[in-house]
Amino acid sequence: MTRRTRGTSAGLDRARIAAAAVALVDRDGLDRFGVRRLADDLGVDPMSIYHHIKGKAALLDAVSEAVIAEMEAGAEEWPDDWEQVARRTAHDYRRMAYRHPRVFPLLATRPQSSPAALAAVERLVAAMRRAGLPDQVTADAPTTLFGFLNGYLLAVLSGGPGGPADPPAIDAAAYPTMAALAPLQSGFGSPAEFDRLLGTVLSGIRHQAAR
Amino acid sequence: MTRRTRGTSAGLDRARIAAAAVALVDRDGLDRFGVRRLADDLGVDPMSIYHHIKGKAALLDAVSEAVIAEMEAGAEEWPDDWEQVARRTAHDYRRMAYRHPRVFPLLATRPQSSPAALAAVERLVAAMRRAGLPDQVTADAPTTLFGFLNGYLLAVLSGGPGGPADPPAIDAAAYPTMAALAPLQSGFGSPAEFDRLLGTVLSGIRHQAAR
DNA sequence: TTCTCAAACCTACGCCGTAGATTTCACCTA
DNA sequence: TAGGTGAAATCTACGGCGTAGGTTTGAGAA
Repeated sequence: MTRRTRGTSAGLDRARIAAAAVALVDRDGLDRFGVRRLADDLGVDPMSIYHHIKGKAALLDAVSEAVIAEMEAGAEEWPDDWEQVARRTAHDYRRMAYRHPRVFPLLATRPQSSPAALAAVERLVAAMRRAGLPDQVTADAPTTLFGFLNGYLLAVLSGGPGGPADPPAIDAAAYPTMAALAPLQSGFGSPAEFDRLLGTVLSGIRHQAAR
Repeated sequence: MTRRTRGTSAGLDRARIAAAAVALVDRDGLDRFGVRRLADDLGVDPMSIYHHIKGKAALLDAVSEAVIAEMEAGAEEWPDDWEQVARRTAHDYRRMAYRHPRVFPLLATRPQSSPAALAAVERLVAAMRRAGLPDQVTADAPTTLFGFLNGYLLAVLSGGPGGPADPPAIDAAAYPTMAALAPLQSGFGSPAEFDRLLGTVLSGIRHQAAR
């Protein structure tokens, strides 16, 4: 792609830049992400990007916002039952994380305040309140749930883009119990494991509500 | 500090370098961390560091390892009850995270395989097995617990070194339930909140075991 | 037609990580 | 004691980075 001459439009805007940035991080990872590489992908001078987005940090904000917004595209019908809302939100979040494993650390590290993120939380707490759960339990639930989701998905995705890294062999002499349990860890990163652990967290919330 | 002439010892070794690196990240943050700045702190040529540690990535590995190792310093007496083991491990982990808030993202992002980390997990699963919990629940517990701890602490510490950022005002029209619950979020990052959420996760594990 | 201004480009600066060559000195062996 | 050896540290250099500041261009308003 050849450069435009000065003054002619390159058709840049925030959305197009963000989409290209997501694609670049997906392809090369966060370490290799940079303004110059992004400009290359866009067929544009690096400094042109600065007319739409203030700097590298704002660029990364745009990336995480774009990726969160993907979650919102889907059915608009949500169940009444808060546990179903939580499960579906969690699964949507997981799918998004697997679609963009190299973007995900960005989400887990920065506080999320985009409309899509806030809408998901509002949906969950509204359903919990409708169900008559205690206010403190309801207020804590998103922090607990997304805390778990972020930490767990970070661990599962840290092995690379394809899926989780298989854990290294365990020294059976030093860590006998871990070694004995190793066969049960075989599904690390699997949907079944995710469902199991999610169920554990949700049952914790359910039982706090019942006390 | 003046440079040594070539060949004279600067007293560098892996431990001294790691300690200086931890101090540098604590002071300036991960973004500002670099080999050249670290060398400045040590009063040493940047390339001298490479004789002891292979590169920047290995340097960051050494940082996270050093910080995890801090946790191990403490009483060697551990209770039998698995929930007490889990609570104490979690609180030790939290204290470490608050001591090094700018290092913490490193721990949550990379898989941990240092002896100190493995020892903590072995302690927990051994206690659970002794208590006769089902093997699958025991095998899942560290993943669930550290998933939550990593994600939650990441969120709480992302506001900066001192403590959590107070959340921005909520648009009451768009997110009425969140706005109504906002007063209950006031303790974000507090020990009381941590205890509450930790209790939720542990009760989830307890109830999975009872099924 | 002339003016204005946003969009894009160009140049340059000071950083960064690190490969490769070089210097120096402590210690071992004869 | 003389000479050899290897580890520790330094020096030099390269390509890449983020971005500040200045310049060019052309589209549309006046």
